[in-house]
Amino acid sequence: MDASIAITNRSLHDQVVSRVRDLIIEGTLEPGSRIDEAYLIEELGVSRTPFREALRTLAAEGLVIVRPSKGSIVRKLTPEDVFSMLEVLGHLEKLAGELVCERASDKDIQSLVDLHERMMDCYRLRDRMPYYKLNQEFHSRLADLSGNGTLQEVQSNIQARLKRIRYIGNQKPESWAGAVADHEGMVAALKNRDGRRLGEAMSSHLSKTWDRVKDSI
Amino acid sequence: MDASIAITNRSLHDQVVSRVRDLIIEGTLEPGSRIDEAYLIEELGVSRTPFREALRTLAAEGLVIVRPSKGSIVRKLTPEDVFSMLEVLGHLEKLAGELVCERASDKDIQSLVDLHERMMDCYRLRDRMPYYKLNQEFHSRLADLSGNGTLQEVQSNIQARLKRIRYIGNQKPESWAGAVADHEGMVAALKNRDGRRLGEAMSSHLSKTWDRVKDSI
DNA sequence: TCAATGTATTTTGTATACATGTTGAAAGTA
DNA sequence: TACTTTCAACATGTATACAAAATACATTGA
Repeated sequence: MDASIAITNRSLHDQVVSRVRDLIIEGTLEPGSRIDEAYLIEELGVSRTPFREALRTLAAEGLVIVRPSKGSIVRKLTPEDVFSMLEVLGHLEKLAGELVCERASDKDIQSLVDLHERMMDCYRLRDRMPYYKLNQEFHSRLADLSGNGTLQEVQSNIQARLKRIRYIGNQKPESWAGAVADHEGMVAALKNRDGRRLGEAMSSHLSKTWDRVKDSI
Repeated sequence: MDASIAITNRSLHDQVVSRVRDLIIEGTLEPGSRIDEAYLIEELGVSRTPFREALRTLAAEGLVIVRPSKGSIVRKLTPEDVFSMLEVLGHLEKLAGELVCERASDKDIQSLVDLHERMMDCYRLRDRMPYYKLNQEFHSRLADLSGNGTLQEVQSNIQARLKRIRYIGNQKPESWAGAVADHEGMVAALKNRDGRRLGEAMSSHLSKTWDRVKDSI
């Protein structure tokens, strides 16, 4: 009984980081464009110090590029960048799938299945945004439940970088249907704790994601 | 013909980042200890602004933990941290090995073999430090030659975090001999471009590294 | 003596001022 | 006209000043 009353005194740094990260992901700050420091600090109502520290954090996360004396820009992903991220993500989530089947509790696995059911509800209603969010959460939780902190951290970083592109790239109905089919396979393997099969399903899901996404970069 | 005479006008930020990173890796700044801002900026001869920005970068890299209003500390790795890093690294380098066998040029593969030969020279002379450095370079270059930029980036980050521990943990002669044997196997597979075998060799090398290292955490 | 509370000191967070570098437009030259 | 060169406006990098929070310390009362 502590978190409920706790006062959230997040530092300006943290607030700026997550705010700017969102601006990048939702596309308000366009890939490749310069980040207008003066404008944004005015807009956010903070001074340059926490803002610039936030930029350093975002640069280390790979969302922003700081060019010394020439200002910062929103990192623009090349097709090669995206392919390499999906390739790595595929292998990491494959590993995550195997580990979850070995290590996770029945309750945890059930929570993944529940998430999946909710995704399917959204799919039936063609409710894109909540589906998308649940999907992100599914993949994140799978990484969390692997019990491997580093895996979780790297997965979450790469997923954040890809967020925008994956959202854009899943607009065609047949792409969506394909992704849903992949997930059905994943959950079936998960229910049987079939690590090998889940791993393969994750891996192939990610490589199909490349096909679904590559034209919209 | 530019790099040779080019004046290294690296920003203070970059210089501070790499300087402090080295201090952490070589152990001058001890894991778990507080980072004395006032002392270090005095020592480095910079002001707080670039120093604090550098801390944010290092925090995002996972070497430092910034506790709001309570100062920063050098991240201390738990055995779980190290295990999870080696587990991920094992899978990533397995992938790197497979990709190198598919994608790298003969010349690039030869450069890896050459590195290996130089390592063996150092081993015969029991010259620990240069061996260690060549070893790091071998693994880094393998990741580079995979042609996957994300893989390379993540590998280098995890390798940096583990540097200190791996250096300490390889002091027993039998550990060293074991690592050398692993490398012999890796290079043999590499010469034949046997991706599967190289992948397995990388993977098992990393899991043996855990055995060699776990007692010194 | 010990705990509790208030106060001083130190450390950290944020804002602002100053220094340096970059960019681009105007003026000059071929 | 095309091409430099110069210079001013502006953006970025760094230092310092001020504010707020945390910690250490001392004082008081049981």
